[in-house]
Amino acid sequence: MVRTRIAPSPTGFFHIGTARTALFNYLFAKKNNGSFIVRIEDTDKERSKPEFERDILEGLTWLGMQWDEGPDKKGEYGPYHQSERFALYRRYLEELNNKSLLYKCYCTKEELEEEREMQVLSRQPPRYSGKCSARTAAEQHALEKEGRTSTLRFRIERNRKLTIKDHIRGDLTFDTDILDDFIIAKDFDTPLYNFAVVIDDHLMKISHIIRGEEHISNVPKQALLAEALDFSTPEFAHLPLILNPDRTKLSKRQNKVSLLEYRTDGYLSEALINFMVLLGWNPGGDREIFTLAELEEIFDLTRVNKSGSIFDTHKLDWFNAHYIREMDISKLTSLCTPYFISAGYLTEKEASAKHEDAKIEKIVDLERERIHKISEIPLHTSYFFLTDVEYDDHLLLWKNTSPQATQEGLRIAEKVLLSLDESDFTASKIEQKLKQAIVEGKLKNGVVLWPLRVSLTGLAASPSPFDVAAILGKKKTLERVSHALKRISSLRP
RNA sequence: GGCCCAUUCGUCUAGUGGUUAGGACAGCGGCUUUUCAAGCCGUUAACGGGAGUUCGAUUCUCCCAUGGGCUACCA
Repeated sequence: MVRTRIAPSPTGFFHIGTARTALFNYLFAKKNNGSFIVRIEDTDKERSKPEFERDILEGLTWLGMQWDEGPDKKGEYGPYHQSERFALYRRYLEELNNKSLLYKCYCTKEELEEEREMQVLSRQPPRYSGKCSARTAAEQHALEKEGRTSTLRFRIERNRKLTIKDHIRGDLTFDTDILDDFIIAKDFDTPLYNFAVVIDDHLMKISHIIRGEEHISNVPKQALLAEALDFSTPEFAHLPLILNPDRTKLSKRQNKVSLLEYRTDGYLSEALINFMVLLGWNPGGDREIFTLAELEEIFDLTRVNKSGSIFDTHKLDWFNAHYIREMDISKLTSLCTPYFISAGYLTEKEASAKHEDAKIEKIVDLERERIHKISEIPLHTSYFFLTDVEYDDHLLLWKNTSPQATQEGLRIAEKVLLSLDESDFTASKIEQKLKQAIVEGKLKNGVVLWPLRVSLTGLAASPSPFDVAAILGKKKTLERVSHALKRISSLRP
């Protein structure tokens, strides 16, 4: 039975890197008919915050990664907050203690820091000296009387070579001599990451630990701990890192790093999923577009590569634009509406009115192919539908066309538009009639169509005048045309 | 400093002991066109370096270089 987990610590917003790790865990579980578990690693009481946990869960939900067990979903192996599992950890801490694999260390942070500095200075590997490893009870008592507090260190077996299989990297080998007796708990009731994670992965029967490469150095520590407790070692797969453009680990200094920030920015979860899965993995062929459901069928760990990949938003934008064009129009419209509202082009009330809704849908459908993010929808591209237009009079002139010729062209457009019934005021009908008139008048398209388009949109770049006119409706279209006509006549030849 | 990891176009990547080293994004050019976008077509661009193995290495081995991760009473 495959069981994978994502084990974020709620000490910050849901990070893109965590999301990618979650995705690989999720896909691997789904592909193998296994379970995907969310465990909140909140042993650090100082830094863990409930709002971060909410952010993480919301991010996972937004991406569509439904978890089988987790903090809000009862499962056989709960609770799923480490903070609720302290009694469990205590039991194993005591077991280690009984086996004499644990000892109290009375060194202060300052002392340890000093020791480390000395070692680095003398080019030694920085390791704990083991000073407290053989304290007698009397010594301990004396130190405590001094007012010193202690931490719990795990006794490492020296001079051993460990080989751990990694699904992505092959065999990883470690020499226990480079390890020191690391601190696994502040006291019997306050476990630390490297200890708690081993207990939980065992108790929750996690079969595959898929996580970032930054954890490779934790592998020997955790393997030794598991061995000491007679746990079987799970399978490992260490994912390559996601990088900044300068090839350092993805950080908020250089990138937006909070997942949900991408949502507010106008990215679609489909695009993020598709983009992220291709960072360090590929299915082998030339195909690049995949839905989550498809990935659940084809994902495999053996095709994950070993080197880090840069988070390049150009490609993300391309995926996003692709999914914007593909998306169901009513779904897309509902995603776009809040942006119209916050840009001030719509009130909440208007947005929920039936006829407005139909209009917004048409606008969205027209503009979708020229935006990369849904947040761009009201910006510069479509305000002319919802507000009056403003433009420089000279913009009405196409290439070298004179004001007179432009005026004539626009009058033809006006005449055609006027002749159309309200019911015939559709994009295709308008196009057909206008082009017919252009041919009959032996004119160039641009002489008529350019000024028409500018009069309706006020922009040098916009959708076609046929589409715009149809959405604007006959009345408003003609208003704008006659307004433009007036402005042309004020132009000097 | 120590330990570990990585290295194919600018970016994401495919790939093989003999290939015109393939695709995608970005870039550039063109077609289409009233403009923008989309679409289509084309194009620039890569095997980090040095030894070795071999008839032949981008591919296998070693060394070097470069880059990165870790080196907490964080996770």
